[in-house]
Amino acid sequence: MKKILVIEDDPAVAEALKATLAQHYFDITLESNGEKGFNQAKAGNFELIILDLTLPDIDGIDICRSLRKEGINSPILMLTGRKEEIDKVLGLEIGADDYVTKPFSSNELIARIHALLRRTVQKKMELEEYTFGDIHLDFKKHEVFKGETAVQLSAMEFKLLKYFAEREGEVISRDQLLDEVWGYDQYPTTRTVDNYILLLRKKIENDPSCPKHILTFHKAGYKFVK
Amino acid sequence: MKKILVIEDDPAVAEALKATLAQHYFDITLESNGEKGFNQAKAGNFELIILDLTLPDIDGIDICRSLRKEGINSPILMLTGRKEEIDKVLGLEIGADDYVTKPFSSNELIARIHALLRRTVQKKMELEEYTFGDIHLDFKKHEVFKGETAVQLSAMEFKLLKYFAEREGEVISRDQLLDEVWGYDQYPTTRTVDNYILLLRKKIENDPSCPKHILTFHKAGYKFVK
DNA sequence: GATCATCTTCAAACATTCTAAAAGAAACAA
DNA sequence: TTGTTTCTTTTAGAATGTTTGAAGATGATC
Repeated sequence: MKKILVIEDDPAVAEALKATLAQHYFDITLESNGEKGFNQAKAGNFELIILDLTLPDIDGIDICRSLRKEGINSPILMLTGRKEEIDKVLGLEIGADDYVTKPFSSNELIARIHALLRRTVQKKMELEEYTFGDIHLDFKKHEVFKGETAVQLSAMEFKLLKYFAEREGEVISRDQLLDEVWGYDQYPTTRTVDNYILLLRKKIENDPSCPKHILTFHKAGYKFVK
Repeated sequence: MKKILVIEDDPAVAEALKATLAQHYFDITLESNGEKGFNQAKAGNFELIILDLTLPDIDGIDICRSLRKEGINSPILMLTGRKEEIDKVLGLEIGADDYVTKPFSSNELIARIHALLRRTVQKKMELEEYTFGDIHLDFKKHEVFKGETAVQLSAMEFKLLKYFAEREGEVISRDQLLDEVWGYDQYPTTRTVDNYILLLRKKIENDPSCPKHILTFHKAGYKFVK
């Protein structure tokens, strides 16, 4: 269970956050003021910190900055009250990783939390290159080679292939692909996924009708193997 | 078939919703007032609740809050009449997961429903690997090995074996298997379970006619042992 | 030995996935 | 703006794979 620290002074919002997060199986610690929150963040080993921008004692921005100075690099999600405040959070070098503007739906919040957790997990092993069979991927240059010849992939195709490459051997469901490759605010159908698989196979497999790398698992999803 | 509860007083909207949802193979229950709706939501085990903000008797917001207090954590999609109302719905304090503003296209509605369902499915933590006898299961990779050789299991076989593995030593009745592995609203003949037991035994037992792992308990069910 | 429960087999019914083609969006240039 | 191109999504029929339920055989229990 992932540990999340919530620093929020408004009791109503705090309770709602707690309920929503608990519902999604997170382990939540709640602090109602900046000082306590800051100390908790330093002491406890949290995988994510949710930080209100406006707190009674210390400014959320200052807490954020200080935490980074202390070497705490857990992802920080900022809660901002007004849209005008976003600029402060973004533009400046505060060290926050993402923000949500109140009011927000819990769907959005949860999606962003998952996205942040995902991002920071794979930060360590962010690939630059990847080779399998006679295919070579260069993630930085956005280039794909099959043997000596360059293969043109659209942005989506590339993203999808990268996602697979990072999860070699795992069976990945269409729903998971829609959520994580397309994103929580995009709503294509699962058939769309099939079609991209088709495109990738045509471009990458020697015999697209008998794929060796992108395998179908009936009723489960797809698996990428080297 | 996913069970959805719709709480909506306007008959025209309600019927339209029912038609749209039915078209997309959802199992719909309709309630036209807040009280009935609330009770249904508590009693029935719905995978999603669509809730109109403005109802004749109780406010949709109150219903939403009360449901969360009761520990009902099915995702809730709010229907709001005016854009100004959105702020009330969001802010999270209420516990709604997403909202749609009337009038809405059926495409958008369906898309949001799917997104909500998608996200709330993959919540529970699950076993990743399991070994017994000369069998090794990898749930992430959907792989089964008997000694050195890979065994092919269909999605259903896999699900069933996983269910057994998670309940090692327990005698599990056919009814329980039908309920939990096959799902609440599917009622295949009890022979179906037998069939799957048979398939699994063939694939994982050394001598399928004299099983060592999946044992029959006459008139009671089956027990899985390591 | 009679009765009921489970095992086994198999083909029809059903569901999912594949594929190609067309419609819809978005990006770009004239 | 308008037209052109490229990318993305939807649609629908064909192909493929899985699940189901019937029916007879086998085994367990009283």
